[in-house]
Amino acid sequence: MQKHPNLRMTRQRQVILEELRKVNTHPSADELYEMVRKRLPRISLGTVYRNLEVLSESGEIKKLEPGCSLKRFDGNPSEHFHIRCIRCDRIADVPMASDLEIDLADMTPTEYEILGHRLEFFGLCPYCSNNSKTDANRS
Amino acid sequence: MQKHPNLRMTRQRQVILEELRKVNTHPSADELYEMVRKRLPRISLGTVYRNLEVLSESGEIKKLEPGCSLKRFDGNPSEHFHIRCIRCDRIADVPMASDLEIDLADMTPTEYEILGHRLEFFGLCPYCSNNSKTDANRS
DNA sequence: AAAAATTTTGAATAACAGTTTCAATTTTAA
DNA sequence: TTAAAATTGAAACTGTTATTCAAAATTTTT
Repeated sequence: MQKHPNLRMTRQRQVILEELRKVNTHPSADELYEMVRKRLPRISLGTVYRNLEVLSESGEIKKLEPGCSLKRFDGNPSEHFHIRCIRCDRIADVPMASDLEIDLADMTPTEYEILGHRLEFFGLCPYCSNNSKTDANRS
Repeated sequence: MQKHPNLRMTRQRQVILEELRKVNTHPSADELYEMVRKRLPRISLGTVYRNLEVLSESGEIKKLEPGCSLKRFDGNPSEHFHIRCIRCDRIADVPMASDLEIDLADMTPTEYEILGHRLEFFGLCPYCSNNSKTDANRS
């Protein structure tokens, strides 16, 4: 069942994975570091970065690279889209009709060998959307 | 004709814009800095960054924020897609049938207020595609 | 056109996310 | 149980981008 049998599961790696899977908030490495620290106070930020890299390479988790802002991580590696709030950078899953896969790649005349695409939605999260109605002047 | 009438066009800003419009290689700030330096040897990198920001905010140019790697800039601000080489990070325009706009945003049930989407293709540029056939072992 | 107010510049420095190094420790294999 | 390999914590380091500030340039007001 394990895709990458040579992936050692150290305590640190295990806790990072567990904590990430607990939430659906797509935390950044730093946020995850704070979460993990409650269980492993002596863990270092470098270890978190390293393991997030390893875990996403092995397909256990997904590394999100949203336009502009810092990387975030998703414990759910199955194919789905995301939407990012342009105000607060929060990221949410977009529950999308599964048969709605885009098949644009076929019809794009380019010299490149197309391997895939990335589609990211952006907009306003409920919180920022509400606030923007009253909060006209933002910095 | 000018979208933002209070945008001053200083010599530096003008040259940055001209050099960017000369090419279709989507240079990074640093690459553009080198290009501009040939005409304005005393310009500073900070000025380049500042002006790329100003120009993209005013809509004169487009700031590309490809997954992961560093920002790049496009002198053509009109709507079109890009493809990025996963090997060398080169970015090219994707000439796409204009009527092929995706209208996924309608059908995504989310609490977010969707304002737009970003679609980026990735693959191998012709150069890297050729090389990968012989060059099996890469670092 | 001169003076005052505003913006932009160059140069240097800071901020920041992310990576790398390395000796010490832990885990796996022999 | 010993040897080999991978991982860790701590710290230093990278590279990109942002910021600071006095000086210079530009615009506006007189």
